[in-house]
Amino acid sequence: MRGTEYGDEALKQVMADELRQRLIDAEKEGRPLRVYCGYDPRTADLHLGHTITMRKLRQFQELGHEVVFLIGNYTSLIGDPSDKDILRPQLSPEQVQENARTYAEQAYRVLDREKTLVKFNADWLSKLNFADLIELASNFTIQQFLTRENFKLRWERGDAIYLHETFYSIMQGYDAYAMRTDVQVGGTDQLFNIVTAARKLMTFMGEKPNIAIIMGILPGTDGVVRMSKSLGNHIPLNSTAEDMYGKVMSVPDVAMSTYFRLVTRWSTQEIEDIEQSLQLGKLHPRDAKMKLAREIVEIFYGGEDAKQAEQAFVQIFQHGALPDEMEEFTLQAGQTVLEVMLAGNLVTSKSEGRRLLMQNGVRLDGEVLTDANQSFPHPGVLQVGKRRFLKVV
RNA sequence: GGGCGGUUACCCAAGUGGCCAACGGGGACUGACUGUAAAUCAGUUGGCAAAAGCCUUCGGAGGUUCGAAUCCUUCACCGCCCA
Repeated sequence: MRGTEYGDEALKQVMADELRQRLIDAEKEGRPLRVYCGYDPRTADLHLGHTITMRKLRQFQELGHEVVFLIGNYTSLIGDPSDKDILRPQLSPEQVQENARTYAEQAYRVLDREKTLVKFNADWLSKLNFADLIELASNFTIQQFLTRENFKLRWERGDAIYLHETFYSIMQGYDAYAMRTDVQVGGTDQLFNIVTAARKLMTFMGEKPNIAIIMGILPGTDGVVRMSKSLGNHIPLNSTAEDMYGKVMSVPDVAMSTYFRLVTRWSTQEIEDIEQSLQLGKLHPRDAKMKLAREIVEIFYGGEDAKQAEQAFVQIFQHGALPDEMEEFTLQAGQTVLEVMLAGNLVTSKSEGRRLLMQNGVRLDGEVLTDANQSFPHPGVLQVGKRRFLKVV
């Protein structure tokens, strides 16, 4: 139950108890638990926040249970209203297929490819007819939806709540029923969908309700708001080991322990040890974070790359040295400083370049440059800000 | 179907004929301080230009005016209320 977040101790207890009982029952029946989490194929590039549920699925895999990676290609016709307040445009089937493919590919950095069952919920949802929907929907009241925080807020603000958005929960519940799952994993934003919708619907359909494993939300690099690409505080998976390492290091200390719990492979005991050392002052917060960064990078890039990323980080940021690898730029005769910055993609416009020069944000071999129009002094390493480098030859 | 209101830069949001490239906040970026942490302080945040200045931008299109984000027409999208 590590890293779970029910917002209600009683609920957590009930779920823990149910899970224990279900394990016993499954054991008797000689079968593994069927565990699933659904993913929206709308996004193609994943970030660290997306991997929390995968990490949990992976734990189940390692304990020998059956894991279903569900692609919500049918539910994505609606778009989960759980954390959005605007409708999203519909995707073509081709886009969905492509996204699903890249999604799963990235997910296999956490999940065991061999032991993962990939399913698409259009397989069963597209076969339901109106009569089915009426029957399913009759289990729910408008009031239930209106007490959900996100709908409630929109209601109070006078924003639109579309009727079909309520179908999302019903569809998700039907997924759980269609697959006869024992356990469903999701973020806290899925609490309603999993606990209220799915469990109720499964019971109605004569199945045992699935057990909800509700995971906490990972804050982004700002340490406060949930990680999201559109907020610009995400740590993408498809990046480089160095970039990932650096981004983890830039996460504020206060968010560290959440990261420990949600996105590392460490045991609860290991985490407690680290936190205790931190508290006693035996471990410098920076070193704890370096350990964290290394662990996270290792998960996605392997031990060797993680080690190198760490070394690069120490070199560049702790010793102020230069990165081993830099883009190279061949100086043309007569180019000014500003022209080189633009041509070398260090800035997106001349105005931006001028501003940086004015702010003392540009260095050549450690020496601050301020004159935009001077011809480029000499080959060397051009640095803009803290992390943009260009080797000018 | 009827009445009313909205659409502004990355986001929120002010601006209701010239002083508007557009207040303020958030975010982002740069510098100082650091542990590429937080907090704090200072600055920047459409493009071109050394600068004066010029150009493009306020949902789309057209118009009125010396001059429009601001007025008019029309189209699109959205919200509220009544039915």
